[in-house]
Amino acid sequence: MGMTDLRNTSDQRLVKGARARAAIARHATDVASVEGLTGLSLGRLAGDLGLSKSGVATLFGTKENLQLAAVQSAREVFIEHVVRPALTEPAGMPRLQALVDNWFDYISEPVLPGGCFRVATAAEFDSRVGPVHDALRDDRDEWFALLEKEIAKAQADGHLDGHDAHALAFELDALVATANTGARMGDDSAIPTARSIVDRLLGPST
Amino acid sequence: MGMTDLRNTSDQRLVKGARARAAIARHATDVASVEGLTGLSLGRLAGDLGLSKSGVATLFGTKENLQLAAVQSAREVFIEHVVRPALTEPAGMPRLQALVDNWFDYISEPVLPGGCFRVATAAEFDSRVGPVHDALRDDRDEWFALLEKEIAKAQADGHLDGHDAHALAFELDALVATANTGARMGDDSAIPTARSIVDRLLGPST
DNA sequence: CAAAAACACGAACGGTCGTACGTATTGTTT
DNA sequence: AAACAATACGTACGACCGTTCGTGTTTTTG
Repeated sequence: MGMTDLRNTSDQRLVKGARARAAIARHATDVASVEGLTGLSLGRLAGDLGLSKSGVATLFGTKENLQLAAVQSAREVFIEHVVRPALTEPAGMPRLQALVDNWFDYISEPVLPGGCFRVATAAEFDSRVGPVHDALRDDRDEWFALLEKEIAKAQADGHLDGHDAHALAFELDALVATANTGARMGDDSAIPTARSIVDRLLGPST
Repeated sequence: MGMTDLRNTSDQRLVKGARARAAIARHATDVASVEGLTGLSLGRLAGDLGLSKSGVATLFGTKENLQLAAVQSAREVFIEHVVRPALTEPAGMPRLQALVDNWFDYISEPVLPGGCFRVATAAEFDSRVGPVHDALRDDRDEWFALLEKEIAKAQADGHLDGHDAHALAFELDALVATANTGARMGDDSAIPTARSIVDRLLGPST
């Protein structure tokens, strides 16, 4: 008896708080997609979720930690809606096409009320220094690496002749990001325009 | 005698205040390019310029008016550095090329400490409603209209075959805007990459 | 079951915010 | 010179901010 040989009990010891943290961070992504990461406030989040301000403060310690948690939560939302569904497609051209399709869906019928979290927050923090800037930069790098990897695979299969993988990834990101902002600014042609350019880029190559 | 037939004396009666307003608004664009239009504060601006908070408040009345003044000031800065120097070139392809060149210079060695004001603030206010959103949308529309006009003229002169003017304007804006954010996020390849794509788009057509 | 850690809260702190008011001071017009 | 509007300031207000402290409560650990 007493065979309490569980090693990583630390994971279970935190489940309660971790769940609360995740719920708060998830709502923080919603708010930050509209108001920005700087627009986040502990009192606002606590009020929205029926918690006390000090309770939220205890869970995250500092506002910067809350912002970092929101960035991670937004990363998970993006993976869940854009990346993961595309992993059922074979690597290379089909998966790249699925990534782009899912991404357009993601900004057309926004999961977050403010549209694409990455687009909103990158512009907000691109001129600042500190952990939040760094986390957003890492997130951007990760996304570009994934795009480039699929492009390279597609090229190894004979697609996308004459394209530089890095440049094509940059161009795809630019078009979708600007479509996101344009659409939210009231330009109904932004998403269709970007869509058609992307189709031309990925479509009848050579 | 008494031939005081000046009509618009109201313009001169306000010159003093107008000059102060312009100076404050100009500094507000610097601050907002980094901290965002929401990050502006009357006290911060007053402190930077050696004025009193209430003095600044009297000049603009409300923070929203200050934000609107910053948007207009940023528009003038952009025109001064990107548009006006390009007007010496003949309309059409040469002027379009000059606009793009000046624009790349504008983000490469930023006039405003936070880079391109339009990129930063569009993402910040794209999901909000109100006069500031509308002013930024109008500014975007004006810029797109200018780009499309020059593209159409270039096409009338036989350049840029097979391109849709609206789509090409969108693509140019997307590439430069994303280059601006990417460069500020620490990606040294962002501007050269965008530059080469733009050169390919505008260069050896057909 | 007892000990310990994590959690959640109310209250309060100093600070900054936007705004409003009253009042000199400046600049311009009549 | 007198009248007046615009400008600039000090002060104050209420609201919200992030953070900290002390204290119960809950959950997990030993």
